[in-house]
Amino acid sequence: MSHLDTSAPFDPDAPAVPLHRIQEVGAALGLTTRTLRYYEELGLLKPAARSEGDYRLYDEDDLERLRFIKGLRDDAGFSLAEIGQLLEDEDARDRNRDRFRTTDDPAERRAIVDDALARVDRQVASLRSKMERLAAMIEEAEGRRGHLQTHIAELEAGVAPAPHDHRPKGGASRITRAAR
Amino acid sequence: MSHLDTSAPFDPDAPAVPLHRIQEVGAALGLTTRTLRYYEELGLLKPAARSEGDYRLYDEDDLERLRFIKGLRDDAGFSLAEIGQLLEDEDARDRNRDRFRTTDDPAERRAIVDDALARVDRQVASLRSKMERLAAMIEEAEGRRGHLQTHIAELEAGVAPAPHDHRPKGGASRITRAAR
DNA sequence: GCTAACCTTTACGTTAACGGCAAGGTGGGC
DNA sequence: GCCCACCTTGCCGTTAACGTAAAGGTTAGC
Repeated sequence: MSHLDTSAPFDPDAPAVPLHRIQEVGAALGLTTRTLRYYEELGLLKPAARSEGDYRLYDEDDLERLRFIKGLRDDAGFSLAEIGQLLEDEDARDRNRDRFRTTDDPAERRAIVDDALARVDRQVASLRSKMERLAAMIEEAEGRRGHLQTHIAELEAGVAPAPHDHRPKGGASRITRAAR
Repeated sequence: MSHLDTSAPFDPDAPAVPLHRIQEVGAALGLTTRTLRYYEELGLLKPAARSEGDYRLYDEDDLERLRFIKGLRDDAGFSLAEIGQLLEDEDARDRNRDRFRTTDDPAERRAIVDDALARVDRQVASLRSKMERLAAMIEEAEGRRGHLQTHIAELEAGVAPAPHDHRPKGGASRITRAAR
C-alpha cells in the first residue's frame, strides 16, 4: 500500500498532521515522559503513531485527551482506575468513529452518534455527582462560618457566649483518672 | 456507668459526654480501626481521651471531625497531606477554644473568633477553587455534548457530516512507513 | 476471677502512581 | 558518517494510604 514517493503532491503516508515526541508532549502538558508511558501501560491512551525506530508520536487529538485525563486527575480528583472507566467509553468512541466513517447506513450512523452522546452524558453525570458532593461540603463549611459570625455578634454586644457543650480536649484532662 | 465520686459535686473527671471505642467509631463512619490509628499517627485527629488501659476514646466532636476528614478525602478528593493543612488550622482552632474559655478579655476573645473565621474562610475558598475547576470540566464536557447533538441533527436532516479533521488513528496506518 | 471480645504497639506487606537508572537503539544537524 | 540528544524496554525504588498478622494487655459479663 505504500506510495513510496515522498515528493508526491498527495502522499497518503505523509503526515498531514503535526506529530510530537514524548518529551515535547510532557513539557507542554506538565507531565513526565514516565507518566505518559505509564498511562499508555494502563491503557489510558495509545499515541497516534510510532516512528520507524519505534518512537512514540502524539497528535493533537492525543494532547486533548491527555488534557482531559489530567483534568480528571487533578481537578476532579479521580483515580487512574476511575479515569480508565470513563475512557473505556472514549476508546469505544474512537472505534465507533472508524465505523462511522466506513459505513453509509444512516441508521447505523445515527446509532453510533447516539451511543457517543450517551457516553458523554455518563461522563457529565459522573462529574456532576462529584460536584454536588463538593457543594454540600461547602454549604456545611459555610454553616460553620455563620455559627462563628453569630459568636462574633455576641461578643460585639458584650454578651457572655452561650455555654459550649464541648469538653476541653487538651492533653491535661484524663478520663477515669480516679478508681484504681 | 460507675459514678465513682472523688470529692466534689462536680467531678471534672466524670465523663459527661458519651465516649466511643475505636471499632464502634469505625463502623459508624465506614472506616477501619487501622485507618483511625493512621490518621492519629498523621496528626489529623487525637481522640478526646484514653481509658485507664490506654484505649482510645472518641467523643462526638471527634466523630464530626472524622466525617469532615472523610468528606475532604472522598468527596473533595484531597490528599491526607492537604487535609492536614486544612486541619492544622483546626488544631489551632481547638487550642484557641481553650484560650477562649480561660480568658475574659473581650478583645482577645474577639481576636480568637476572628481568627477562627478566617480559617473557615480559607477552607471554603479551597473548596470553592476545587469546585470551580470541576465546573469548568463539566462545561467542557457539555460542549462536546452539544457538538454531538449537532451531528445528530445533521444526520436527521440527511446531510453528509462535515468532514472530520481527525485522521484514522486505528492500528493499520503507519506514519513515515516509506522513509529513507 | 475467668474468659471472650476488644484493645494496644510493632512491624512487615500491598497497591497506586509514579521516579530513576541501565543498556542499548534512533535521528537529524554538521 | 558522526555525534549527541532523545528515545526504547526493563527493572528496581519510593511515597501515600492503608492491610494484616503477632504478641500481649484491658474490659465487661458471668
